[in-house]
Amino acid sequence: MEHRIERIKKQLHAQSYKLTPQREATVRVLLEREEDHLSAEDVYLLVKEKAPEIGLATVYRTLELLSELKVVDKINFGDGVSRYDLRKEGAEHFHHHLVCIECGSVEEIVDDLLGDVEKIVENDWGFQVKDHRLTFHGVCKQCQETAVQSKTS
Amino acid sequence: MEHRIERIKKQLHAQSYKLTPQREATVRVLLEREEDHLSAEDVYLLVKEKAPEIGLATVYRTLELLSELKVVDKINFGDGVSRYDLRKEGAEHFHHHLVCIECGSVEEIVDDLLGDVEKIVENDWGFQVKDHRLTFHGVCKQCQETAVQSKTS
DNA sequence: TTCTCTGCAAAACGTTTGCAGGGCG
DNA sequence: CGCCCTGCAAACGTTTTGCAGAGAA
Repeated sequence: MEHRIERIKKQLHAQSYKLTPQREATVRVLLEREEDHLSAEDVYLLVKEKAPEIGLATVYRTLELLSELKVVDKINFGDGVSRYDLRKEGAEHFHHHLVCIECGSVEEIVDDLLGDVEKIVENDWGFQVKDHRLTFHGVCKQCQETAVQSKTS
Repeated sequence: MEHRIERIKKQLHAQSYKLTPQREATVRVLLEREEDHLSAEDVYLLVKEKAPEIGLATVYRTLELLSELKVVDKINFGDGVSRYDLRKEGAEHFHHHLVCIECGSVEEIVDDLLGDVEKIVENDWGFQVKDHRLTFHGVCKQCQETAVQSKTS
């Protein structure tokens, strides 16, 4: 945890940005809730618990900054809010998401499933891939089981 | 073109919706600019050229309706606007996008590249896939060539 | 000092909604 | 009549911005 903060601090310094207390508090929230795909508002409320004087605009500016530095990925599941996802440490590939249309849960896939697909895109379309976004919408394991149970009961 | 309008008309009727003049004008714009990934505002301005009395809200309501009927796909490239993409006639699989980070152009991939990946997700995660969104961000062929030219000149 | 960063409030943006009226069965 | 649909304007929720001040180098 601490060394990840250190690492981000260095990334900021490398571009002459500072890790201010507000920025650090924001980063800590993202680290603590790494699995949660928080919206800016979510982050704001959590940061406010530790540092009540922080402003929403600062959170937005921090998330924007972290996004530019590729410390976080800004993702969008189509519900009108941007969500912010810490990049896995040292991960070269981006992670994908399984969004359940029943319960709204979001699962992460860390495996890189797109190696072959990227090669096809580069070879057949001459498109140089820098980043990708892949989201599956469907029914998660739990909801499938729940559906079966309610049928048999 | 006309038979595609007919088809959509039938889809609407099947759910007891009407193809009003405003809806038809909207659909025509989508058909004419099929390659263009228009935002609601874009559609509105284009429809207004033919039917100046139309309101923006009607365009939104129509796009929403067409989206529910799966006539169009609502997509989001992360720039804060929803875009609307006519579904290819008879296409069972959804299409993917190549977004150029240099010039902003959007290319479509109609091939279904994700068959194998979906199987992995279903088998390994027990997740029942209903839909997917795949977007690559990178540099398109033209921009790569332009970059090479400006280096050699 | 100079420069970055912050908090607040206001503004901007895309989108949705309430409502009164229109059109058609 | 009843019902669906429309246009307008207002409202909404998210995100951005202007600005004056705080704080560090």
